[in-house]
Amino acid sequence: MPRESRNRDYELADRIHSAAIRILRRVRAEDQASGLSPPRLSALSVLVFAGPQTISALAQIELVKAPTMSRLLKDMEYAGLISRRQDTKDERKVWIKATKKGERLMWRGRERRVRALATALMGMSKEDRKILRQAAGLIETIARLES
Amino acid sequence: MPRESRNRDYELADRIHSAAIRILRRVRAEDQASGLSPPRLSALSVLVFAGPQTISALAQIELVKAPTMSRLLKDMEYAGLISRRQDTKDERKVWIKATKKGERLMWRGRERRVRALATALMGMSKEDRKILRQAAGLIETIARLES
DNA sequence: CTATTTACTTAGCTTAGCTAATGAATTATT
DNA sequence: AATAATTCATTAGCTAAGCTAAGTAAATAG
Repeated sequence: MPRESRNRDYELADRIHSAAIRILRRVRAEDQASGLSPPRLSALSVLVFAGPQTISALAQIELVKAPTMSRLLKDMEYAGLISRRQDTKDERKVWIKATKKGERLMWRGRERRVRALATALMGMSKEDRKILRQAAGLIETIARLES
Repeated sequence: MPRESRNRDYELADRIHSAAIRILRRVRAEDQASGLSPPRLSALSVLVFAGPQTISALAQIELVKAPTMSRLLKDMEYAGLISRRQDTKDERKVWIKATKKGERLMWRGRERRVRALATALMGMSKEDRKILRQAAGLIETIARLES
């Protein structure tokens, strides 16, 4: 790949990186109210949409280490958002499931969390939204790639 | 706005939110080495590209509160990345400037930090990159909107 | 049957966000 | 001119979320 294009890729990567930082800072303001931080919302969403997961599987999906997920789930269990059940065959494994309360909170938090973004989106043209939709899809792909 | 479109906006906002979470988790892995965390890199970039700033101005640009920026800068000063100078007219104000070392580290960190992303981008089509470039621009706009 | 691997947890550290409160300087009001 | 209000930066103290290293218990391999 020619040097020029490579530089443009670094610049683009940097802009995407900055955009990600800004979005999360923007959304954080909405967080205080709901008691559902971005990592919690994200984990809950996986549990709701993809069904129960073991802890290490969930950690992998969420791109964090097992101890990080373990503690997150401990707090979420205490808050009544998730429940755990040991695997009957392999007693090391623990299956995590969103509770009804967790599911409800996920839906509400989801909306509250992204309201500011959604409001901004409403002022956008159809074309711009299409671009963002496509970009989100591309990023979902990128984020999953191996190091 | 019709109910349907509103729902799609929430869904899009949610996907953008998730994408942002994933990008930062992805990039975090590269951080250990360089000693420049995302907030530090981001602040340094502003100082390099937009020139010296007062602390509160920088906090505003970075979408964090003043004490958060204050501490960040204290650490960065200790690390020799920035220097401070009081305003001669208004002695409450402190102007922050990137040092040579800070500037150098910014460039290196910038590259190291986004290398994983940039590598992923290299595998993408011209069209996909265009979409991401446009999306980054749109997000820069969104993130700056008032609450 | 022992050794290794796997799943999860605990302990302890770091960074980065926040609010509340304080000190010092400036600006506004009377 | 004196006082009140505001602004800029910091300190103190809290929380959340990331990490590594080390430990326990269960399962698997040799």
